[in-house]
Amino acid sequence: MSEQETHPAEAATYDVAAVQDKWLPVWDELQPFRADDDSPREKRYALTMFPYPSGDLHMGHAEVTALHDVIARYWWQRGFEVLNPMGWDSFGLPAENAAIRNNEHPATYTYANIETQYESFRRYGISFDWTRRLHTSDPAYYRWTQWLFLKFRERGLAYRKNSPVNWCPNDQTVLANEQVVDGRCERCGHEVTKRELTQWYFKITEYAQELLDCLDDLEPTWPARVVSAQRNWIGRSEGAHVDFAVEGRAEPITVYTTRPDTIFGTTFLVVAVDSPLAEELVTDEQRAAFEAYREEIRKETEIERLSTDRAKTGVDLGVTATNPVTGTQIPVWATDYVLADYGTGAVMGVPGGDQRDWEFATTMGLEIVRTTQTPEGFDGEAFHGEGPAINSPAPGVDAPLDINGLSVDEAKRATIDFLEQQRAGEGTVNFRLRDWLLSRQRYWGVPIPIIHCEKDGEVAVPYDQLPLELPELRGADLKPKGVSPLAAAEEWVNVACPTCGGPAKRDSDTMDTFVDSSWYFLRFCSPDYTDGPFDVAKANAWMPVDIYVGGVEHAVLHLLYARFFTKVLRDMGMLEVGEPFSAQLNQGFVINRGKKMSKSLGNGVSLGDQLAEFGVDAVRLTLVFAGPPEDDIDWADMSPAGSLRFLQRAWRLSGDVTSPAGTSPEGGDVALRRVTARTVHDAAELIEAYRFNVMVARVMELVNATRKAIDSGCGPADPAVREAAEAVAILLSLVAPYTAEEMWSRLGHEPTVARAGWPVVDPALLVEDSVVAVVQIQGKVKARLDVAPDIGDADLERLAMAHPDVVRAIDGREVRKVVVRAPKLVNVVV
RNA sequence: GCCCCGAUAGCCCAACGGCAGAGGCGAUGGUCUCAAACACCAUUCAGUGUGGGUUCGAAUCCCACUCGGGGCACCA
Repeated sequence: MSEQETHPAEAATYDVAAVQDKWLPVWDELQPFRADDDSPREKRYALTMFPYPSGDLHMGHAEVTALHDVIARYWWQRGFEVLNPMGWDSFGLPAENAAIRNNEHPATYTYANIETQYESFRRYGISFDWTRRLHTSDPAYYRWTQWLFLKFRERGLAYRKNSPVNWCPNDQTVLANEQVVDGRCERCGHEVTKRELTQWYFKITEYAQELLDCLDDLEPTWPARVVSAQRNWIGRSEGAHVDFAVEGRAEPITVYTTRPDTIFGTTFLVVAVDSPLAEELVTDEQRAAFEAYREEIRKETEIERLSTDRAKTGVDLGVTATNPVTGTQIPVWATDYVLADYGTGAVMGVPGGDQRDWEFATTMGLEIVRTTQTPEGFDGEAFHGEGPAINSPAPGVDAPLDINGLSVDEAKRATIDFLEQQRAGEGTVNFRLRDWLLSRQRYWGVPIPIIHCEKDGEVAVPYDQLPLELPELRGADLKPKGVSPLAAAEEWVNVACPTCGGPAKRDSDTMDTFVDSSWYFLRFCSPDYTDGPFDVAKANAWMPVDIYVGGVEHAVLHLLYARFFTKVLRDMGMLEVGEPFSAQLNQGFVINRGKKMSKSLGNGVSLGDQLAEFGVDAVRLTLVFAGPPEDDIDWADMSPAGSLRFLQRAWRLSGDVTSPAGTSPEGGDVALRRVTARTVHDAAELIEAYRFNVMVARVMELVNATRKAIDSGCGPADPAVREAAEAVAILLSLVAPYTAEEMWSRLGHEPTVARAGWPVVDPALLVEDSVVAVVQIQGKVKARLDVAPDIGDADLERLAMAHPDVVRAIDGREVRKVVVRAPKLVNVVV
């Protein structure tokens, strides 16, 4: 009964709430996860995507941080100095909309939610270094966002241009291409329209090639779907610019094509109807028809325009152009199936090689010439596959270039060579990626630090006047009116020009919030630094982020922008690395009953309720154990009650150990010691492969083995039992910190188990003294042998062939082959 | 249409090309209880989406297909 005397107050059931209340203040005191910049230990940077402060934390936050924390805590246990910071992406529309609704300032909503989320994170026990907390809406932070904007502008990487842009009529602001999904606003789902506006852009296209090339290096450590999404988004294509001369016009029409080899089949040119080129080319006779057509197209929404099965439409512009290879005159049309802002906004119409051109030619009654030999039995329309060139030129036609019979690749090269020789074109590379539109016509964001002066034009706000703070606006002042609320803040917007002192106006737009999150991981390295956005030495010491955990919804947006910022900062000499995130892990979604949680489906699961019912550890364990991190978790299939049951079983071990703390495991039960050693060893490998669910399963096994040893094996006093229980506590500290701490304490140790260090295993215990070899006949198992792990092939074969069950199975048949894989297997082929 | 990922027991998931089962959930039986819940103990169930191929041997490698998830898409 000595156990009961030792722990008189402890009943047989584990009191989750009491354990949580007991350890949280202790950890607050100890601050075990404060990252020391000057630590001699090897550094690791673990980052999880910082949240937007909308309400309290939900299941998604719980999942991503639980997964992330396994890695961060593992690194601490392995002896690294770990930077694991957290902050808030706290500018953005929801706060602004809430402020309009409640007639208050967006900061009220924002900072109230941040406090709520902070408190929840704290209780949730994630190993964040709270001393580095930051908010992108703090002037101390956005001062440097503005500083970076000005530096980018100095390098020609931030500029203003007038261009048709995506406009969300609901949010009353422009959107970046990345924020338009299937013609709808990514945020609110409203149909997006086009508007002609002068807006600020970041010149991300200047880095398109490098952003693409570096993906090769990231491929092994980044999720495949993110790499592929970025490749698709950047959309590199190789082709040629080809010039088509137009009579009476100095400049030719330059088209972009990926199939210069089909030039002999070019029977017309098509120009984007909404391009300045179309406007300029149209003849007076055709102008009325052209303008009517253009008006019709303008009324259409993006959704209608993007529909792929719509009929081809267009208007003849009335001009002809000269095919630079054949010299033939071909008509020039305007259409909406050519995009104004891709390539040159003009395309050579090759109906024989392109299905869209085929449809257009058929509709408009234009000529069709095939220039690639179609395969036997081909009954399609346009053909864009492999085949020898034909009609290039057509039989009997004399042309300065002849590519007949060449393969597509050869023909492309020959055509480009010819065009370059004739100065009528050149080989070129094109990208789908466009410059990043960063202006937003809303209030709750970083003010663009530019002053517009009639005399001096765009003038930067002087660096010593940063931060340029937002004026105090609230409630109805923030109502979207199509221009930024800042434009109406007279006292704020009217200002003296820094150059001439005359009357001028501030730029009244704010920055896309993705600008804020494009460099926050750098700020975390020195969050209180006041001489620049970050301390260069510290950033270089911590960067790159060793693991970045977050949602795959940011595959192209945030991750592409952050990569761009990192490359620019490297080129500015402020960073050594060119890629911010060396490895990445995307968690799946937490769903319920097969569907995404939503109010309308009524299938939401409240994180708060789950925590109240099962406790922090059981919820975290459930999320980590559910399956591979990147898979979706259907909460309906999960059993937090089962997780809690397991935690109790683990906890009970710590009360059963009777040997004193500090007992050497030497001489303890070898069988149990082997299980412990194997579990600790495998757990490390599993964590490094992000296979946390399997790691948890292995800890469960260890708990089961220890239980058996106590109840019906070596007994509670055996040193191996203590060794096993301590290993369980340390391994569990990555997933269930409260339970682990309580176990550690009951095992006679001081807090905190989180910094106890990874259990040391004796390598000798990892080597089994005997293994089971399987003997197969025709691949079917017929016998098992206990053999030494270092047995040779010859010895194993001899043992196997002598086994009575094997002799019986062979049954006197001729042995044709014996495959031996010592020490595991013998396969006899008869 | 193009590209990427996946499919193993009633369910969630394991399995260096070598015994299909580590772990959990559920179910069933038992112990405990006046009874139940909890807890504990035990038992149960698939031949790996389909069809081929490679191999002594395939859940695993290759090909085709089906289904599911995701990305890109009138990008010339």
